[in-house]
Amino acid sequence: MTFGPLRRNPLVGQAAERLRDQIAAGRWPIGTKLPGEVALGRELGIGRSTVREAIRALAGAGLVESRQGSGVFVIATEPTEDLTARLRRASAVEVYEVRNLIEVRAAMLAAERRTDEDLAVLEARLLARAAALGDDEAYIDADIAFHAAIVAAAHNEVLTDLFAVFQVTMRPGLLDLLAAMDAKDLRATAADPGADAHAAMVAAIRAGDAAAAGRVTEKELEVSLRILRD
Amino acid sequence: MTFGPLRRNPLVGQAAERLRDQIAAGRWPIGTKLPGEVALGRELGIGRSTVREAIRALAGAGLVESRQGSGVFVIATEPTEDLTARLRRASAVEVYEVRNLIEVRAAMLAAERRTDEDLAVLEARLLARAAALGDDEAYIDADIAFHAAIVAAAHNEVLTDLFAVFQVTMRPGLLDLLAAMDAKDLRATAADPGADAHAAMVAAIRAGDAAAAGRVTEKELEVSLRILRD
DNA sequence: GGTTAGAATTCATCAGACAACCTGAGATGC
DNA sequence: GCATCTCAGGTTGTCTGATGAATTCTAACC
Repeated sequence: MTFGPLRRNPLVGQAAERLRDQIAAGRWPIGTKLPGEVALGRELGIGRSTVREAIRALAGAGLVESRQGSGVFVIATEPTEDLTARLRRASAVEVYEVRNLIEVRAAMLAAERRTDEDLAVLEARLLARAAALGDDEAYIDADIAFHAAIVAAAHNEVLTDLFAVFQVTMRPGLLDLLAAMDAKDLRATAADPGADAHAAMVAAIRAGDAAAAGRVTEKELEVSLRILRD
Repeated sequence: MTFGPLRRNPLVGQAAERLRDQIAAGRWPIGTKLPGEVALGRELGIGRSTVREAIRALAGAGLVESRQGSGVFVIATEPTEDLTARLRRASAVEVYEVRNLIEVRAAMLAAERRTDEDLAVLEARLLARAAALGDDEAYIDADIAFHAAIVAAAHNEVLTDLFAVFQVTMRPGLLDLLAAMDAKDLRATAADPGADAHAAMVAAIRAGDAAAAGRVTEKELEVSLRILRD
């Protein structure tokens, strides 16, 4: 591996990327020390200040840590990938499948834990969902809000937050799914798809029947997952 | 809000933190431009190079973006919190509950999708788990590996990755849980807790019986969740 | 073998200089 | 009046050099 001088703008970004790639490729494992600023400057063909700035960028990304008098040490070999990025590089089927299994279990917990306030929110969102028919974006957002209310009724904040990440990431794909259903003539012109199933979900949660809530929710979600698979 | 000169070491870190706090507090909303380097230097009582390094750190963290000739612009008001950090600030019960519901559903999928190779891995890890008895850390790691194999047999990579984050985050807590079980004398001296249940999980997956796999897994996981709640 | 002091190494900060880029205002041409 | 061009001022990008602060290493001493 050789290093030519860096001569493209901006140099700091290029140097940071070069170093990041080297770290990710294992040249400097976690715990090891980068060459000193002066040596790196020689190696990369850039000034010491530029090296320092590049190292600051890596430090800001959590990859290295500077210790005055000692050196710059690698503390991570790659930036932690956040869940949103992970979901974005996954197949839609996989994402949808995980989202669904989360909601099925959440619906069961919701049946056990729902409050009167949860029920009021669910009913309101069921109505809002029906009212949004005809406007795809509004409909998707109303649907998202409805399902979020189901998961929120499980009263587990980790679950709620996790589900929210899935929902936000999936939103563009949901619009595509709606288009796919149109293309397959799976939506009657004026019918709210899954309206009965959604009402049944709310009814099971109201009744505190976890098994029914899980069953109804699973059945409803399987419909859209099947379309996605085709 | 006033700014005294910064005179503590290291200045770059302090300046970056000061700016980060200001951004998070809404002084510069997304899309807006920070004051110029020279102005910031005056404001913070530090040199321009130090300002630049602080800004590089913020850029590395994804909060700002530099445009030569224009200025430095805020592109995010707070670092995205990764899932690990989110789990770390949640209650153990909530985390455990979500982890469990993921695994229950994963076990059901595993029963439908397991390959011969999956089964071989499961058997091997079941044995390794039993063999690790007597060494708490080794036992926990063997247990983690066993459950990871269950989820892996569902053949959904998002699920596998998601579950892995939960496992890694929960590992310290699992050691505590083991200690709690000891304190409550819930572990017979030589018995492998849950050995029968774990074997039953593998058997249900081998048999391709999703309902049984889900039931057995849920029952087993409920045991430890209950201890956590007490 | 343990301790101490000094040298060497390395990062931290500042100042200054020049280059490259962007933006906005004013002038010019059609 | 509108479109285009030019220029000045502002801003970031990069480099050099100097000094200070912190850590590590080495040699001398007890």
